[in-house]
Amino acid sequence: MTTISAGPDATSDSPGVRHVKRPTPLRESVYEALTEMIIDGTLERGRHLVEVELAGMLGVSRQPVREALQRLNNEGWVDLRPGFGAMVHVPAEDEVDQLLAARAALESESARLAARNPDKDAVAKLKELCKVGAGLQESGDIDGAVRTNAELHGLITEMSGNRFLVDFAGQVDRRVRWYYTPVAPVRGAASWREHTRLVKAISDGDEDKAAQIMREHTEHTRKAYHELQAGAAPEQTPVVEKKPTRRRRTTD
Amino acid sequence: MTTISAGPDATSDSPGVRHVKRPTPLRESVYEALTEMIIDGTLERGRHLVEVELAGMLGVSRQPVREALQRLNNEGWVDLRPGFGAMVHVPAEDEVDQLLAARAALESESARLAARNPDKDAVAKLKELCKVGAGLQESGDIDGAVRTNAELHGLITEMSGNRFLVDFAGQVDRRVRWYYTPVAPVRGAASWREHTRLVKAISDGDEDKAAQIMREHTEHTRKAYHELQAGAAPEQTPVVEKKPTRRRRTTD
DNA sequence: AAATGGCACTTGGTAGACAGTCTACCAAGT
DNA sequence: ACTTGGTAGACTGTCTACCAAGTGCCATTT
Repeated sequence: MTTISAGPDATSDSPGVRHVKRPTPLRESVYEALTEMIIDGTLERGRHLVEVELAGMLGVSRQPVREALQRLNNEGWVDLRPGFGAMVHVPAEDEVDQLLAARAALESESARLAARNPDKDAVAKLKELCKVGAGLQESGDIDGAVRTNAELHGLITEMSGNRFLVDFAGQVDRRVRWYYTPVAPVRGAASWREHTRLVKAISDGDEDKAAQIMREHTEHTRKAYHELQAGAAPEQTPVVEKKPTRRRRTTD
Repeated sequence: MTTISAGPDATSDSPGVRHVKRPTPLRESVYEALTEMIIDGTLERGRHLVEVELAGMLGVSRQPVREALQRLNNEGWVDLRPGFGAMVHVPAEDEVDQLLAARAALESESARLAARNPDKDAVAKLKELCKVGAGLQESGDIDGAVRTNAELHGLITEMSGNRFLVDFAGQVDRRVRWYYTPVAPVRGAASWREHTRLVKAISDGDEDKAAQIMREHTEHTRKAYHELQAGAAPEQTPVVEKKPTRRRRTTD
């Protein structure tokens, strides 16, 4: 949930203890709501986010919104300009590359560690996810396939048993998901074949192979993104053009 | 500075433009102050941090303190318990391992990318840092050596040209520095020899070698930490034992 | 057409208030 | 001796109101 800390819900205390749901702080809900709105495009890239506006929109006061915005800023979803406000982040062209490079490092290491300790149940779940994902892909449910993809990658990082890899890879994955969804349709089928090979390597405990497949997998994703980009957007698409619709001064 | 975003101070605009220093937001200063106090031990592990107390201590109001605390929570320096407050994080025993495993992945990838594009000036700076660091180590200035070590690692990640690696590795490094400082004395000399070899590999543009040396380097650090730990604390050292010293019921 | 001045808007920070919750403690009951 | 119930204090989470300072835009002036 948080970035690094040992999330209180991630801790598996002695089996049998079930913490009752603690009332989620508003800032958390606001944070979730905003990321969701950014990912699904309700809040377009470059859009000017005004605290009171969001507060009204979500039915809370400025405070939780501020706190959520700062977290969003820290994680790169929005850019905070002092004295002006927050803008939904507009990705630079080289950003996806860097994101995927980081992901390659994080997740290939995760895959290696997962293969080093291939828990039976987890591997079964992986196989299940592969099957489901390929099915969704084939049936054209792109959104579902992307979500399943995220779930699979998430599970693999968790199998690494490394809290930090989980957190970092989680952040990166969510960002990738934001940029990547339009690419998924073309990339899909091959991607799921690779997943299947990857799961096999993990299940066999073949560290090097698992790490390498994951690395290549990410690399293929990167290539697919670029090909699509080159083909689809030869003309500059100006994403940012949301003039804040200033009110006239005189009339009202 | 922040976690992922393109830090506004990291941007090197067209040469010649010199942004006047903008008054740093208070929350930033508070954040810095608190991490410093945590690292140097002024705020002991497990200590309960009270907002108004810190606010008074730093001469600001609650709000900036809250914002700083939330960031500290996101980055794992403190644990925030809803309705109760923040406690300075108490590291689990396996945490250093996980931290160093993550660091191995992040920095060995960084070293690889740095070697792929070994900027002349940066390499010169690296060599300089190696010399300085070894000197400090020899002269017994541990604090300085640790700082120089951080600087060297930081520069290498920056040479990767990958904003995300820089951010993540930066976070991890700061955390490592927190746990690691007591280990530095014993580890020092060998560490700086490895640095020298690493810099040579980068300067030669030998990707694989650079990545591997960095990985082994981190692994050695991990081993050193464990040896020290095993030697210095054979008896369980309960860091958190603030049993509330239950008062006897009868006598007083 | 470009510089200038002014204005509206937004954030950053402060202060105070209040409900909900967490902890500790105490007392009575079993 | 152990559990239960109750009480009190402390602290957070959230809201409201407010002010100073900074930012960007517009209209006017040059």
